Amino acid sequence: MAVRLKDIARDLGVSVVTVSKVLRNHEDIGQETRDRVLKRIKELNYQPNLAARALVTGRSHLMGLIVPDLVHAFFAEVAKSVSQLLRAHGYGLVIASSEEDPDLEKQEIAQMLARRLDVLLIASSQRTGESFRKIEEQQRSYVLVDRRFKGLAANFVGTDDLAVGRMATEHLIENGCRRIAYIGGNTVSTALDRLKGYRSALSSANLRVSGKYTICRAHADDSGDVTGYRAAQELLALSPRPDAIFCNNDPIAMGAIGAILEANLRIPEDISIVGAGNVRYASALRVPLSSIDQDSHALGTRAAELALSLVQPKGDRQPKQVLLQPRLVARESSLRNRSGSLLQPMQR
Amino acid sequence: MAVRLKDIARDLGVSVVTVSKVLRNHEDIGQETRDRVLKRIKELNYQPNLAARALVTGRSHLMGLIVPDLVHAFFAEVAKSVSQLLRAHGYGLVIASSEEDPDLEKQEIAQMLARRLDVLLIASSQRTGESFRKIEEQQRSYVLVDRRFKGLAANFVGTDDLAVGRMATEHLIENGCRRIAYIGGNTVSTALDRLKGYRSALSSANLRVSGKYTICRAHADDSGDVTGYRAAQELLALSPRPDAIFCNNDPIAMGAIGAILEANLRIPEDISIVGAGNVRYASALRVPLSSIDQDSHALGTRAAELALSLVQPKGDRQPKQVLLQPRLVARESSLRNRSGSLLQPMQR
DNA sequence: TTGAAAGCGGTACCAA
DNA sequence: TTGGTACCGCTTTCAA
Repeated sequence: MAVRLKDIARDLGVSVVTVSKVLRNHEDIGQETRDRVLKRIKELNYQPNLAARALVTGRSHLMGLIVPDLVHAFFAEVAKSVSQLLRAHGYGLVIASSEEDPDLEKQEIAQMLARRLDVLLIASSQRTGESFRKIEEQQRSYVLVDRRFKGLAANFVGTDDLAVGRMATEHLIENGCRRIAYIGGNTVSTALDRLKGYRSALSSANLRVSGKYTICRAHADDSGDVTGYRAAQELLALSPRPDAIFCNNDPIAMGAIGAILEANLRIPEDISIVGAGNVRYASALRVPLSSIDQDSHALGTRAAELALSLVQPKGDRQPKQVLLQPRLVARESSLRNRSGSLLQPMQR
Repeated sequence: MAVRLKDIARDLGVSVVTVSKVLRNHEDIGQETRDRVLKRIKELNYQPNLAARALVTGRSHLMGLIVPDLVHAFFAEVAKSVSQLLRAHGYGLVIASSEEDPDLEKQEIAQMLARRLDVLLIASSQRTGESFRKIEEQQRSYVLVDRRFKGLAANFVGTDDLAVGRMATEHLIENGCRRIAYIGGNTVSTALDRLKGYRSALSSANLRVSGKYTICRAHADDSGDVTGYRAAQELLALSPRPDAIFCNNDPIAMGAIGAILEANLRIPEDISIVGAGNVRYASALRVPLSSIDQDSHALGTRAAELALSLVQPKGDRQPKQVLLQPRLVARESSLRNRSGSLLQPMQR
């Protein structure tokens, strides 16, 4: 059926070893033999069976990526850039979505380990880093992406989330907001750190940090728009009403915007909004959304680079942490007292 | 390092064959032996090496999915539901994004074939079905998703795109539009069929089909928002100006909306818009977007089911076509003479 | 420079 | 009910 090394060897009257060596550019093959083999490989459109190669070499040339939600544009962007860089280095990528469910994520990790994927890249929804110690016990390598765990010294590529929270909050303060609320999660490191940054910015500006204004929801990423919608409704019922909301991510911000407009309030005049992630369509939303950009492309690229370094035998085994700096992209949802409604219309 | 069948067999004083059979629930193993083996498997947390199994059985239990753009929410949704169903059946999914580039797509197909993925699911960006005949020559199975090819009788799961075009156009006509333009592509079947549906609806309503109002761009999906933005600008310069635009997909519609608002025109009063795909955030856009829903979830599920049927030995080899019916979701961007601005605020 | 033999970790077949 | 043997397609080692 499919062409094998054996077939080529037989055709040419050489051994399979010779063909195998030509295939992998070994030095010790004569030019003439090499040419004959290459010619035949072309003719038959031979493609090595990577499963067989994986079995003997112990490396599948396949990596795994688990994200909480593939439809969330931020993770889709990360997945895309990881995939691109890996492919450029001859690696394929198995992608799975955990739906923000820790148990499902564990199952997927187990599957990927069984498949002998060379490295796992995981934006984890677990509460603790326990599962990852198990991976380590099996001597398998992995990279945490975007989210990490306290006390787990693992390879990690993510954003400086303290800075994210601080940056968003400071921006809102600079634009005249004083009663700034937060909507986010309370389980994953990104949400916790952003919350911390938010609080620290408030304190620095001598603004009161009020528990009433802090809404933490477990599923802050999955269907974030619904979460944001409901949470914003709660905030609107408060007195005094907040005059700004920092949302843990853009889907939450979208939901919040929906709730606010539905209550016939204006954005940003009555309530300003800042999200995070700066998804592709943030500028096209009902109210163009200010967001803290996390450079999803760089995040994916750096994560893939780190993963590739782990399969290099020379590399040292010290876990490496990469922290990217976020960047504010201000749009209409947070810019008070400015000109028109079409600031930066096509900016991403 | 990792536990192997051999290790368990040695520990228990049985043969590897016995252990292997227990693992796969063969009938012909004594209850006592079976229990001992299962116990040991648990103890050692044994996980079969799927690469080895793949080599001997010839099935990798891995499928491949190639989409034009993973960040396009429509394809992300399809990918998610494909992945979910396959995982439930013990299959992993390798995902690649072709960036709407036919050559890149060919490379990815070659890679996946070399990896011996059991079935390939492809939303193809090719101009012709040529590459797929090659896959067939290699006796490998594949499923076309969303897009198909004239004259290629292949397994296919997609939308009735003629109906998409007709439905969108008829809706615009019913809402009082008379000079309806189209922005889309001219290479893939979805765009061509929707264009055909658009024309047929115009003709049925005795409206003139004008070439001026038809803008076809090669990259109608990849960065569709930029495409839509530019194309809409061209349309706005025409005289008489169109009073509606049917956009081949939602990203294009988003770009078009940007251009229209920038020109200080109103939607839907001056120009109505309908997109297609009904992406998750369509209702949260600057102008809540009317869209033809393609039920991406069902699309992915049906495609995965079809793919699974191909690895069942019993199944007949007749290529099967599944055509899903689209559904109009009308929102503010096309509803003239109606009440407020907040119709169906959170609808998806 | 070339190739014979062994083996990666499983499964299939058939005999015991 | 159990297991010996061959083999999947490739790489590694080492001798010729």
